[in-house]
Amino acid sequence: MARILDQNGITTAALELISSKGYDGLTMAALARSLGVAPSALYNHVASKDDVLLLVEDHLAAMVDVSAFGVEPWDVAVRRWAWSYRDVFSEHTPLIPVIAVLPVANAPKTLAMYEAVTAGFRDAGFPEEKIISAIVALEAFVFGAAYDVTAPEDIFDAGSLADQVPNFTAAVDRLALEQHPRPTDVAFSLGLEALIGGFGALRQAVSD
Amino acid sequence: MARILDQNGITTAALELISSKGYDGLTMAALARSLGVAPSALYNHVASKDDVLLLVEDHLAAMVDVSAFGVEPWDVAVRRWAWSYRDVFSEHTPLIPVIAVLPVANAPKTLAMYEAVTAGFRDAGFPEEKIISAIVALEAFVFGAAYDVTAPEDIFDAGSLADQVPNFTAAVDRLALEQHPRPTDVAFSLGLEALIGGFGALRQAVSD
DNA sequence: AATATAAATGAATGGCATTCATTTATTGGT
DNA sequence: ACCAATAAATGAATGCCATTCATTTATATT
Repeated sequence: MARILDQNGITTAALELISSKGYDGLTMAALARSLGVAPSALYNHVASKDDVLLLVEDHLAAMVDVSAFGVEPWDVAVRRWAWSYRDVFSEHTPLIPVIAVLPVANAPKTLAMYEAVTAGFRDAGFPEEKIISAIVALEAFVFGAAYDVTAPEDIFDAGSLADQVPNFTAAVDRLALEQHPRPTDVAFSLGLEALIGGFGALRQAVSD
Repeated sequence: MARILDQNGITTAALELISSKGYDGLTMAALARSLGVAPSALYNHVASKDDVLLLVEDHLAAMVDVSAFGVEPWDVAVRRWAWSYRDVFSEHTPLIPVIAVLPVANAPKTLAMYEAVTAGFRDAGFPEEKIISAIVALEAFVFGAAYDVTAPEDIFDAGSLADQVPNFTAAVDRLALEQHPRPTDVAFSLGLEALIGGFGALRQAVSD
């Protein structure tokens, strides 16, 4: 039959479908329909639906901003990377369970991201035996924070139970008084700056 | 008909099913079978499968250790809470997407956990307007780290792409040399201590 | 005892990812 | 230019899933 499909086209179609219908709308049938093809045809190019999610994930990894590593100071680079990483995946939280278990060998662009970040840490005088651990910790925070972005605004409204949790309710009300544009951004900034501060102290002096 | 079911029994049966067959084995049909009941009978007591997951989540929240708050020093209490929180949910990562979007009003035990933590922060001299943000940040880290626990050991093996990512490969090899029992624990400790250090500096002096 | 209510049943529905035998188009070799 | 081999697409079928609903049955209330 005619060569209609390839992994690139599948990835693009999946991203379009996700952005128009969300992850609930991403079914193998819908994906096939958007490509003008029978669902079973997809299986000549991907092994499973998880495989499609992996393609999408790797595409997104290439959109994460690592450009500051090796250019800007270490803390600035980490900050830019982490915010960008969170922003990209906060629109794609259903991928997070997939990424977390995904061997990097199957995701070349994701691997390229790790390479850039690792090099940035090393060149900034970060002790080599701690680099991966630091990246894993930052990534854990980023993934958790990506979920937080999707939480409803009133997630902390205790409702009828409010009087049973006075300290919590008071703290929630106190935060609301601050009237920040996005509480989720305040929490992310608070945590990220603590991590950058703590990890920054591990670096050796470097001449640059 | 005979009063066989209630939410407590459903929760217990769900937990048993999860521990024996995993989350893939937790289907409404399997749950009903383990209770000696037709699947449709469940819907007299829960609105949906997500409702079952919510019951499970709230049960687990009660297992998280908050006992150190108000007893031990703040940093010790946070450390105990965070490790325990991660350990409990690392066995239940499929719940994380549910929790992240879950209004606390529907989960009384989860709310009780937040109350204990909030009181602990307040009594330790933590500025009230930052308490919720700090908890949210710690929770994000905990959830992300819970996923990391489930990752395969060789997740960072770049395979045939290794020579294209030399810095990354070197850092991965360097970490492996350390021969820690669990790399995931090293990363969690590194991140958690940075967060505790950073947040601890926000506290006001308190007489106790 | 009669009635109302709550709970369990079993059959049916629609959606889902995936498989497979079959057909069709392209490619590479002679 | 033909033929064989291969890659790709088809459509029907499978099995699993959560959920719904009319019906039946047991308990609770008056």
